[in-house]
Amino acid sequence: MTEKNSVDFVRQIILDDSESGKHQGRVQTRFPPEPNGYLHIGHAKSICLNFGIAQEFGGKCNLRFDDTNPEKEETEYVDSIMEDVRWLGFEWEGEALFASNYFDQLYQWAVQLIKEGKAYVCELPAEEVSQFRGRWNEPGKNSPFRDRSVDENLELFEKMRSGGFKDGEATLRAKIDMSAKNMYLRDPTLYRVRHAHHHRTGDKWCIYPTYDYTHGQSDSIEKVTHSVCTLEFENHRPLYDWCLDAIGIFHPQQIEFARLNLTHTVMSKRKLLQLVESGLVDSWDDPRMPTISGFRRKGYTPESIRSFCAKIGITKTNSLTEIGLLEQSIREHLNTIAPRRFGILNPIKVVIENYAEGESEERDAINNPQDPDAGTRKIKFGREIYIDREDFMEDPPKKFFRLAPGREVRLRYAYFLTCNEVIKNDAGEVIELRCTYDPATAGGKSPDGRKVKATIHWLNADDAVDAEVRLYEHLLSFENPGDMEEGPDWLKSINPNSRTVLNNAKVEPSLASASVGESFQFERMGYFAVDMDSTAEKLVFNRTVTLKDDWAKTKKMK
RNA sequence: UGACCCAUGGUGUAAUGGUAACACAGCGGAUUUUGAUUCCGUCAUUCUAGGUUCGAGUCCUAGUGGGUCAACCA
Repeated sequence: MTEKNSVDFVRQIILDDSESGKHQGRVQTRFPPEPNGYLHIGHAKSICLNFGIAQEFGGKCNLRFDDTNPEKEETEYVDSIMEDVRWLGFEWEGEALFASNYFDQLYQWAVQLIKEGKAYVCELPAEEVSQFRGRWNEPGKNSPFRDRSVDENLELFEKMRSGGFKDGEATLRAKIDMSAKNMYLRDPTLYRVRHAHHHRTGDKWCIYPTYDYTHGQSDSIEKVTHSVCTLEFENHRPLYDWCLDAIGIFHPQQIEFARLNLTHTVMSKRKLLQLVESGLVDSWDDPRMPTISGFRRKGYTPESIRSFCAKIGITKTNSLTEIGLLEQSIREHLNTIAPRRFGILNPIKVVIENYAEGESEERDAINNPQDPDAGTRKIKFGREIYIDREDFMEDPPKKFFRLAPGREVRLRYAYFLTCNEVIKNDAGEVIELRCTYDPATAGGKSPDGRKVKATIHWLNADDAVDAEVRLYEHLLSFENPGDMEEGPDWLKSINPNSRTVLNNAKVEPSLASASVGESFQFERMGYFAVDMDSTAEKLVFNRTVTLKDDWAKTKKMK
């Protein structure tokens, strides 16, 4: 690996600030999720950035839940988010923080703004607020409540706080400029009335601050130096700055970067929620989901996700990253650490006619060619074995090198095998192959220098263990998620083959004791991880990712 | 229709006014008891037009294309 001496633009800003002595060289960031859903791979990008910066600059990074909307937020999400951040390999300093911790302070600052004539209570209904806001090319109109006296505002704000208004009857608004080019500066809402139970503060409040009024002040309270967020908040920055300056407190710098988009993947939390609620996926951690917990369950490692995040970089350019880059990242990691095993996804029985009935032997197999320390294991070999249906063709095309009638292949670590006869059922399906082996080729070596074009994996029939194997494909049929239909019909874009369950798979006996989450390479088939549905009676594997497969490519071209 | 932001191979990024590079993908080959891994080779890039400069991917202006914004969501 070559040392990369360039840094992304966010780190460049921080580097410049450090060198110029801004904040006395102190660096502090935060990761601010709203607890209204599970974290996804896009959040991983932000987590790696924020926590990564803190590590690199000897600063700290807070985990702060942006929990200002009680109707959507739940403790379940808080718990899953903390678990996912830790699983990714990051730890925040001290307790996890909540914007709701600052509700009292935020309220006091709101009172201060009222006293200074910078905020007022508006009783316009939401619809009219919107109309009064104007359009992009035409200025808005002042609210009729804009010029209330400080005392009246104070009184009404207290009435909001104490439950004197119903939901939607009043808001506290900043008094800025109804003709500002930036819509967020046209007297934005600071507080709204919501008689709702909050997951942390319970029923203490019936007014809740908005994101724009909360985020910057929370950053300020925590003494965050660099508040990194995604591009869609770019237009909010003038308001972020206005609030801090109007109140007159420590002023962090907001910096925006482009969020992650992946091919064949939906990333919006709203859509992911719909997938869960519609039952199109089983849960937030369904291995088809682009959530951190989904990838974890599918067999991704934290290292692979961090390495992916390092590769995609940080910019302000809207981009669409190929999901293949993520898949390659997990292959790279698993290749170095995953023990090799034999697994047969779709078995065909093979009877080796010249192998003595009732006899068996053990063959040595290498556990991981990338890691000599991983050693070897024994695999039982006998007269009846299974091979994968994909490794046999009765009428093979030109470039198919595997087993076919009259053809010889190598059984990996065992013997050369020749197919003599194909047995079919009434439906014409191949159900068994009658073969012979060459005893002189023990270990798969031919003393006469004879070559075979393919080596296939196999499993001894009488002690192979049954398993369920779940194969996954892209969740979304569309490559570009932007191309799919708007509205509820977008659910039709879900790939109907996103999951295939194989009930008849066979694996090595040693796998019976594998524990949930363990990863293996089933040789020639891909990487597989033990699913949490696995029991002593029934092993369940998720395919994490296929191996790169040139044969699959040429097959497709044909 | 206004404001703000963005624009480098197919994709993602680097080049900090001085030889346009890296990764992934693709293609070809070598090695291989995994059609994997590894290795080698190869294809292909500065949106357009002006300007500043000895010199522009980089700075300026305009255009074009894309994104965001008219929630009491974040």
